[in-house]
Formats: sequence, C-alpha cells, structure tokens
Amino acid sequence: MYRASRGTQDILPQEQDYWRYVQRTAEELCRRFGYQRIDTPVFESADLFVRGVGDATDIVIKEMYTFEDRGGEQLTLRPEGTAPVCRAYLERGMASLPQPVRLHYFCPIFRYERPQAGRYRQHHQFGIEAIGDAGPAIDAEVIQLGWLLVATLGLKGASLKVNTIGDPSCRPTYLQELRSYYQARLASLCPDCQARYHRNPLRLLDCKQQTCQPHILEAPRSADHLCPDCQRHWTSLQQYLEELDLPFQVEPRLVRGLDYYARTVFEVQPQEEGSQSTLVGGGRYDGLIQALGGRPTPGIGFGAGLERLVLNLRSQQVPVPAVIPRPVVVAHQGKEADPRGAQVATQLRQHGISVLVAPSSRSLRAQMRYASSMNARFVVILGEAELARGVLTVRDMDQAHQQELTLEQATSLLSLAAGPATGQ
RNA sequence: GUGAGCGUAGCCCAGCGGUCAAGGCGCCAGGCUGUGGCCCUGGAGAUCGAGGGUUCGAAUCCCUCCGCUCACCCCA
Repeated sequence: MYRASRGTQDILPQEQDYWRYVQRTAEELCRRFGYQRIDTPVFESADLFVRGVGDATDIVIKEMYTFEDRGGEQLTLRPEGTAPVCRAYLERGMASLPQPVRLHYFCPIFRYERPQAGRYRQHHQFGIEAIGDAGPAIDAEVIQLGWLLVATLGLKGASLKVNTIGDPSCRPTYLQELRSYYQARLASLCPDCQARYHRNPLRLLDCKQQTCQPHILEAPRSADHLCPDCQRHWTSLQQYLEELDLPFQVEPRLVRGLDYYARTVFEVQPQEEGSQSTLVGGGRYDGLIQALGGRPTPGIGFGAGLERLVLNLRSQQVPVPAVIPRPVVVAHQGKEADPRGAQVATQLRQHGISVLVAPSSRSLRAQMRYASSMNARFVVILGEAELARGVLTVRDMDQAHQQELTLEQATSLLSLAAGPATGQ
C-alpha cells in the first residue's frame, strides 16, 4: 500500500475548519494592513536560495530538495518564502512602485529534515514582506501584524520576543567579542557548542543544554555592541513597539538561522514549552535584495507555520467556525422517483442550497439513517405517493415534523432555512 | 546525521508460546414490506509492518530491515 511520503501529510475534511479559520484570519489582517497577496512558483533556480539564504546555512547545506530537470537546470522546491518574493520584486519591477511594497503569501515549504511534532518536510507558511523601507516604524508594523495574527486567532499565553543582531558594519566586531569570551570557556561547552564556536558563534546563545546556560547569561550581547545607526534603529523600534502596546520582551539570546537577517529579529512563541517554539519568526533583511543582484533595498518580513498554528489551536481547543453546512438530503423510492430525485436536487442547488442525494437502492429507513449521519436538517422525501400527487414531503429532522409541499414551496422554505445566506 | 520509544481490521485497542486473533467506535443490512437520531440482531473488514531464525507449535521469544512517533541538530 502506498503511504504519504515521510514528513508529508493529508489535510482531511474534518481538519479543514482550522485551516480555513487560520487563512481567513490572516487574510483579513492583511486586508486591514494593506498587504497584497502574491503567489510564486513552488520551485525556483537552486542558486536563488544558495545566494539568498546563504551557502553556510543548514537549509542550503542539508535541507533542500534540489533536482535537475530534463533541460539540465538545477531547481529547488521552495525551502523558505522570502527569497522568491524578493526575486519577484526585482524581476517584476516592483522597485518602481510606491515604496514600501507590502505583500503576503500562503505557500507550501519543503525542507529535508527529520520530522517531529510541529515539523514536517512539507509544511505551509503564511508570510508577509514589506520591501523598500528602512525605518523602524515598518519593523514595528510587521511585528504588530505577526503578533495580532496569533492574538486574533485566540491563542492564549503566547509571547513576543524581539532582538537586534546588528548589521555588517558592527556585527563582525561583536562576533569577535563573543568568540573571545567563549574561547576561555571552550572546554566546558557541550559538543554542539564547540562546533558552533567555529561554525556559527551566534548560535552559542540559544543552546538548550543546561551546562551551557551559565555561559550564555554572562555572554556579551549584540544589543550592547551596535554601531550608531543600528543603535538608533533599535532604540526607536522599542519606542514604537511600546506605543503600539505590544507585550514584547527583549530576548538577547534570540538569533535566527538565515544569513540574510540584519538588525531586527523577532519571534512569537506559543504557551506550550515544546521544542518547536516558533509560531511566527522573522526579521529585517536589508542585504538580501542586493545579494540577489538588485540595488540596495531594505526589507523586513516574517513567516508563520500554519501547521503549528493549527496544532496550538487544537491543543487549546479554540473554537473555530464550521464550514461544512448542514445539507438537505433527497430521499427517493421507486423506479420513477429515482431520476426525479436528481432533478429536485438540481433545482434546490440552483437556489444555493447544499443538497445530497441519498444512495439509491436503499430502503427509505436506510436513507433516513443516512440523512441523520450527514447531519441533515431537512429531508425531501420523494416516493410513489408524492410522485402521484405532484408534491414533495419535506421533513424537519430537528423538529421531527413533516409536511407536503410543491417544489416551489419547498424551494422557498429550504432557501430560507438552508440557503447560502444562513450558512448553517 | 544522532538517540529513544512503538508497530494487531478505517480508528482506539485486548491477547504476550498452544484450538477458527477478542472487544469498542465507524461502515453495511435487518428489526412486518414509506421514515432518522436510542436500542437489539446480523454482516463485511486483519497475509497480527516485512523477511529470516528458535520451537512439535509464534501475533506472542531472537535477529535484520522497513515504517511511525518523540527528542537532538536546526527551523515555521
């Protein structure tokens, strides 16, 4: 038997309510903030991600789904959302639009990782990008939208972590500082951290090992080693966040894994202290567009994991609107009534009513059971007696009451009770 | 890539060396032949993840592989 590939999953009908809820909530926020939708291809030139995300990142080193197509091109299934949007910004001349350009997207993301709770090889992200504005006010706007997403969904206990990691003019100095601090302590670090020291010193700061925690507490902080420009940006951003009443916490240990981040980084973390503790993650990427061959252009954005949002909605039992309507079921009996049932269904559907025709060649009893299990509010019964008299029996399943009506009468009754306007 | 746990019908699961692998949910049918939700009865559905081994005999013990889950790395 075939199975879904490791790390992929089917989103079944009974789970769609959550997904729909998250998407609608996110779309509505984007509408209010003026972030327009963009869709980019699921695959792109592999080089876009190598250059954009950084050839030293885990994503590029070991997580990309890259393949050669029949024309010999190296293509990669999108492992993150920002680089493709920036590519589109450059390719489609969005630099000549009024700046900043505000965009949002929903898309599948592919990374070759070992799956675990809240982590998949194919997952889905909602994300936004604000490209072409270097000021801290837009940082605050993006962070606010990320926070409002989680808050509006109704998730409790989430926290907003913000940090700055400097820019190319001050980060090298800071990294040197960090390295020399850790150099003396190398021997007492966990094996992972010893590797990080060489490979990616910033990562030393968010090690989860108990033994490394004391070192982290006293480590030099990037926020204390900013150049004047970064310092101004950082101070100003915090003022904006306060004025927007965002409950943010400065988290000196917060770093992000993609090379393109500069200055502002932030995350929204869920109440559950699990390992997958990022619901929303993002930051500023002022060097990215230039790295992709464009004029120097600032940008900031975030990605939100839809699976993780849904997971948390479920575990917190947040009520979400049901999208499956209560249908009308057409029950029918007899050779002549069978085809007539489909005609009645067609007529009702033309009036926007959700209609299921009961499986034929079942007893009326079985068809009524079927209607019950489909959660039908009304059943239209069409048998020989109805056919002979040119009427329909319409049964209200909740009231356990039925009446004979003409097709016209039934249509108007059911339109009122089960039509698209009521939704239920 | 590393470590741990687990694999019995669509789902939840009992059985833990010995007759045709039990139960619940769900599904289908019937309960006087035109009427649901409860209840009752019946039915379909499992090569007990796969392969090999031990044994007179294995779902039950051993080995290998595969898969799933969780954690690390890292990330949404």
